[in-house]
Amino acid sequence: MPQLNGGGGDDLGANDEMISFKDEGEQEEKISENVSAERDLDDLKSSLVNESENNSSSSDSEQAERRPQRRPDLESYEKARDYFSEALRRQQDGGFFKSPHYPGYPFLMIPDLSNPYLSNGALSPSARTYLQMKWPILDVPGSAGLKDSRSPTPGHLSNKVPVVQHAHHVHPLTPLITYSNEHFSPGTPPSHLSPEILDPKTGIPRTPHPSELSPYYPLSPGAVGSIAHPLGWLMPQQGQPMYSIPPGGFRHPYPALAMNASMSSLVSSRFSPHMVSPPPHGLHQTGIPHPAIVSPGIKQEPHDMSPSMHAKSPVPPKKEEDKRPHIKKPLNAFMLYMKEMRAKVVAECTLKESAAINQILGRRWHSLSREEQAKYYELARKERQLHSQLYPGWSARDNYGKRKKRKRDNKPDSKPEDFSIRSKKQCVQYLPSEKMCDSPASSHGSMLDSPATPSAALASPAAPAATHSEQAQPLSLTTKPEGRMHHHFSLAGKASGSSSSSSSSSSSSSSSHSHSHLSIPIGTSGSHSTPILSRPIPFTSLHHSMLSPPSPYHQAALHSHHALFQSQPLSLVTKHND
DNA sequence: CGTCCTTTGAAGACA
DNA sequence: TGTCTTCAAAGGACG
Repeated sequence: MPQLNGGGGDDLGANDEMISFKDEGEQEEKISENVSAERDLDDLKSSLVNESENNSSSSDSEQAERRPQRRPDLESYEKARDYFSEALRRQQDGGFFKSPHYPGYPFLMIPDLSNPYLSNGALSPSARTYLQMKWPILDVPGSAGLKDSRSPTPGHLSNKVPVVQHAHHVHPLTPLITYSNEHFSPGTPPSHLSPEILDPKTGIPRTPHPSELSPYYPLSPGAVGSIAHPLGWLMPQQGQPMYSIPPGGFRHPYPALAMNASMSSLVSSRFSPHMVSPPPHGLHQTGIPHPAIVSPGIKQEPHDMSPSMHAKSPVPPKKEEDKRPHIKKPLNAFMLYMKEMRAKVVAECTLKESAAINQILGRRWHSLSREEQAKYYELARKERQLHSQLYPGWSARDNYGKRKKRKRDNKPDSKPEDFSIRSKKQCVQYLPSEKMCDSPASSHGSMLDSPATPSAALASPAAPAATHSEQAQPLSLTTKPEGRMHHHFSLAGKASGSSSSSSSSSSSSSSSHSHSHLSIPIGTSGSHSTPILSRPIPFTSLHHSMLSPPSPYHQAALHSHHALFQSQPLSLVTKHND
């Protein structure tokens, strides 16, 4: 089922997964997001509970009940989200978006995806034009010139698309949408979002004719900058800052959910008030508010703001007069995912703490299929490109030091004993027993799989596999050595493991952790899966890989990760196996 | 009020 | 080149 809308149920097409994971079987369908989420939550909660006090076994039941709502705004978010989801579903059923060639980007087809950076209606004509030009790309993802080297044949992609095991109502790509229009800028035609391309002049949706568009495809620079905008096809009709949000603004992450004209009409009445928000602050040179820009006045980042830090970026997006706004880093794949899914998770559980939520999200991330992750990687890549185009001179370094130093001083000097030092609580705190769940990965997983994860560690939530062993190791509780342990698995290279997060690392270092990995040398399904398979893989992951070998596309996106895998020493295998 | 927590990933800084 | 650190989001918790 190539298309997202999936054939199976309107539930989002997670069917593919269903196929993949027999364990879950059809239940999966029913299970749907809630269940998976609950599962996660259960784990989390129970763990939390247990940890702090074993008081309740009731956690399960507790979570079962959906929290009514936490905050008004949140509520609205949720509603909006649901609403949109519903609309999307309907529309999908209706066949609004008939099968994009590349299943991976079903929603991307929707023009209205807002662009995180360029927002709103302020979109200049040229920008729109640009948008149009880019669309074709979506139509022919495979070939089009995506540098990703994704498979040329859409078909093949479509076949494999496995995807979604945990049913999310929201497509993973929605994060983009997120950026979108939280508010319409005044004067901007409600162009929203229709799958069709809007005529730049008329603003009327029209279906682009390939022939007319293709010529533009390679798009020469100039339209937006010197380089074709990578996200051109994502250009929002109305934008909204993804990064900077007006303090009082409507922050719903999903407001913009991909919608087409019909959808917009549906919701417009409902949300328009919210969507109309004060003009964005950080305007790009072009006058377009950029989400990544945080104007000093707004205070989006409580921490930074010191004038000195403000972007020394050689090429301040804004005029100097504006004081250099703080330009945020582009979001990475996981961040995009988080952004999208957070609300969902939050809505499904009573947990409020972001740390806990993030843990869940982290696990879910690992449980995503490669394709799904690939989408996010791709999105992130585009974001980076876009960001670089918008802020040519910007560098991550500009933001360094803006946030006070975070934890971690764990300098190397700290000995094992030290790690306990950490002022705060241990990692376990949040995810003590996270074991069961879905992703084996999360904790140490990150070390092993993480970067590579995309390919490997995607365990299905349901999958029985790897679970038991690793669980919470008692020690892990105490420790969480901030980190280090990299060495052991440094193979990951700079890969994710690096980050101080290391929580996982600690456990792994002990090696005790054991994922039940299968070190089966399979090669089965995939012609190429080998690299991945060559190393121990969580059962579920394995399953995954077998079903869906890395596609060229995926490889491109994640190729680096693969490399990592390949390089993985066998030692790992031995490690766990015992 | 500021920072921590927590996640992954990207990128800068450093050895 | 490899390792380590920061920051990105988010929002409750904590000092």
